[in-house]
Amino acid sequence: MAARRWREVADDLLKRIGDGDFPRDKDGGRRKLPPESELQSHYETSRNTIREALDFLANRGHVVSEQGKGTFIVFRPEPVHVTLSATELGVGPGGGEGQWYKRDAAVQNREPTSSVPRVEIQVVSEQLAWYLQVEPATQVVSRHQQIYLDDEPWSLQTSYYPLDFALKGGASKLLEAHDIPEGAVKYLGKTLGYKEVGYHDEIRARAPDDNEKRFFALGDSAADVVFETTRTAYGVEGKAFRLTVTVWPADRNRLHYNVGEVPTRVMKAPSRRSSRRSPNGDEGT
Amino acid sequence: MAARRWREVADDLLKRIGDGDFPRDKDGGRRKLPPESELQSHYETSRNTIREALDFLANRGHVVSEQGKGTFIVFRPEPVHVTLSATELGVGPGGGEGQWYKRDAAVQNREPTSSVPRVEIQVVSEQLAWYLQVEPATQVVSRHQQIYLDDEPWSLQTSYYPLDFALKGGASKLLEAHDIPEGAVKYLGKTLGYKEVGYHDEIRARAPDDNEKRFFALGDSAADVVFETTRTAYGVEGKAFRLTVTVWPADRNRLHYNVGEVPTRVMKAPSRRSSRRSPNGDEGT
DNA sequence: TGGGATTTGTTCGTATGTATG
DNA sequence: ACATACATACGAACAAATCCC
Repeated sequence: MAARRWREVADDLLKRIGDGDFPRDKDGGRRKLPPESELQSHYETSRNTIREALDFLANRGHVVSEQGKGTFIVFRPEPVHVTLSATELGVGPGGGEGQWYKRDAAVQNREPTSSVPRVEIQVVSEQLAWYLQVEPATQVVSRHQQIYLDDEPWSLQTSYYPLDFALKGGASKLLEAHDIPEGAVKYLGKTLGYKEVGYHDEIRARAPDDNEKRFFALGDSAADVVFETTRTAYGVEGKAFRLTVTVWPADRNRLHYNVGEVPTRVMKAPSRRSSRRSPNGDEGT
Repeated sequence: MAARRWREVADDLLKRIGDGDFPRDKDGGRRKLPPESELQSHYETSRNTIREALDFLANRGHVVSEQGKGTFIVFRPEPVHVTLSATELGVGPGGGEGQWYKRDAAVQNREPTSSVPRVEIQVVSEQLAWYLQVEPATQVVSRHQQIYLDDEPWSLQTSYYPLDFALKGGASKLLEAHDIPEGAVKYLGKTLGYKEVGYHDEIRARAPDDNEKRFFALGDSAADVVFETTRTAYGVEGKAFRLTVTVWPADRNRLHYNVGEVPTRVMKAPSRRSSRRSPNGDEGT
């Protein structure tokens, strides 16, 4: 034995998935694999071997099994292209020219909506303190929102402001659990005289935590990855006045930055369909 | 039965990993878990249940099992912070000030080296053609390199140039399997008169393919993720003249962008140690 | 509404293969 | 050649969620 029979089964199933075998569950439902018992007889192997093949495909993000229901083929939507450098600051010809961007992130032909902010007072972590240029034990206002794109979960966003902005500075709206209609940056400019002259972004990619899994409907597969972007906004004299952490599922998002002069067609509609091919083929051993 | 015994075992093992139980294999080697047979008697369960717990930890990227050797705790190195906006173009106070940046990516206190380029003539994919502004069937020069940081595998990089640059334009060095000492962009400026006035970056995060797994020593776990950045360089009149695809493991890299005026201390040494805490805790159901 | 059938999840037992030292 | 240790494979039983009549 021991000739990796489970891998043969998995590879064959993957081929059949690609070929479009396996019909939809009900009308319009997800595509569904035959039950394990049927696969067992089809491949003439034990149920455990079938399950190893299915586990493998599940870890790769191709299928998902649900107790009592069956094993389903995972549908991955077309990615959304998000431009993170399209703010008013953007130098170059594209800066400030039209309505096709929002403040922090620009998408095309989609409608972002957001939940009511959940406002909390927190003590900053070490990392946030460093970015915000405050003492390690300082209190900050955190404003957390769930962002939807065309009513689908799209990102989780938390902004942090020094608590003094609201208490001593007069920017009391920061403590209210409402959207700030004119935008928080503009509001801080009005009340505190802050003017954003630059920002710094840090980008991570990692596996989602349990909250993120729930909100984005992600699983444990290697394809279930999130971006975590941390943006620090700076005013004159290098004063940090806002920090925003945003989490977005990597399978349905691509991030974009434009620096200097970039053709407007690229700025406005970055990237075509992603023709899947490995860019770095090192065939040699 | 069926009370998720394997999960209890996995959670306990994870706690013990965090507590620093489990000694090193040999002196200075990796930390090693006891063999499955020992865990089996320790937890008073079957070997299969132990294996399910270990499979779970392996999928999460905490351990790796090797046939004939044992099961080892995975060591994740401190991440490297890479600044992708620190080129000569970079406006703001940090632009062009010192030696702390290289052309496309800046890192601190580390020594990047690269392999001899592997040069190929290829027909562009649909996506590359769109970015490079060439016809779908055009031939391009691809120059592929493996980049090391302090002699550790760090990134895989492939640059594409229209073949005409080398054939009709006189930039024949593009076809030679040597490094271009002065840098490809400067070389194209000298020979073809190209001047980079801007660039566009697209960022993906995904599971590594087999080549990338081999080069970076990655596995199948959900923690084994790579960034794929696609940079298109533009000259005057929006002419694209280079496209570079770079792949880097996400567990040991953080990407950074600076836009506008950013304090130099942030530009030079972005981010402190990543105090692990979820930024978006939605404790509610 | 209920209850049986379906289907995946969990756990155990056992045997053998394969890589390492 | 032998012991150790993980990998693969088969068989079996029961649990838990869902489906369907």
